[in-house]
Amino acid sequence: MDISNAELEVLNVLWAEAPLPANEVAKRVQLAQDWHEKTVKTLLNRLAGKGAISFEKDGRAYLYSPVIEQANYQQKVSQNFVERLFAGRVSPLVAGFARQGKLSADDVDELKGLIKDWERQQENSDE
Amino acid sequence: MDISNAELEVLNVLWAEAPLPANEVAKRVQLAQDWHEKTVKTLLNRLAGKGAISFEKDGRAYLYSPVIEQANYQQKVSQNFVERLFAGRVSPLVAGFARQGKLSADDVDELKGLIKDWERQQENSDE
DNA sequence: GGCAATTGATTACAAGTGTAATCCTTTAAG
DNA sequence: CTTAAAGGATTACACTTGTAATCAATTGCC
Repeated sequence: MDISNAELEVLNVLWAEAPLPANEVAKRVQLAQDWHEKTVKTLLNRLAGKGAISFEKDGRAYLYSPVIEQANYQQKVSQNFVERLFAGRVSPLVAGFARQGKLSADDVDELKGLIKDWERQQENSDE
Repeated sequence: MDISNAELEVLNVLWAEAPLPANEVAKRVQLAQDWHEKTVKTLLNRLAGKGAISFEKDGRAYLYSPVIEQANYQQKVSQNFVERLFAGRVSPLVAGFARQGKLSADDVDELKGLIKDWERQQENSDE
């Protein structure tokens, strides 16, 4: 059930756009990674074997699509990650980003919004 | 240079307390993982081989200590993680935690503090 | 219609990982 | 002393991963 780093690179492409034939996936992957087309096909195969993506015939070729949802997957994996590295608390992770100047204005806006929502929710469960 | 999941479990123990002899490390690891002592020793060995921890003789046994710093390691790995899963932006990760109700009051406080600092810093670079 | 190019399927192969077991040496107990 | 326990070193072994190459079937081109 685990998706490896290399596989994730391929899955990211399909989350951005699907369905796609193998050669198109390869092209998009190759914008970021210097991988042989054969390598990309192997990864597509492994992802299919893991049930992470599916394919339908389109003439001779296949069209690939993600099966698992991006938000779901991100959710599960990042919770696991934060568990293992930060004992489950997300704010120290964010603190690291802040310290390194890796917070954009957009990030900060979004965080403010999240906090506002969170506080509203607290109030409500109070009453 | 990569530290595997199992190895990290061991390293986490040493980050919490060091130096420790192998059997103490094993005991602490075993609070969370049902691993044989031999397994823990293998992992200590591999970590030492990778230069992530060091040991000094204490009589017949060794005392293990971390070499790499926790904050540093967390930093590097989480940046990489966020890069791969969230295209480098940390706020969507936090949003996931919020949606799942995984934000504690402490987390929110800390986030507020981080934002305040960030904004102060923006002002300053403005003037 | 035969040959090259394309595409999926199968095979490859070393390094890393999880999970120990075995071996060898030292030491503590009886 | 002898023997067992304890500890580190070495070995094990199947599975995953990165990174393709080869094989086999199909098809478009000359």
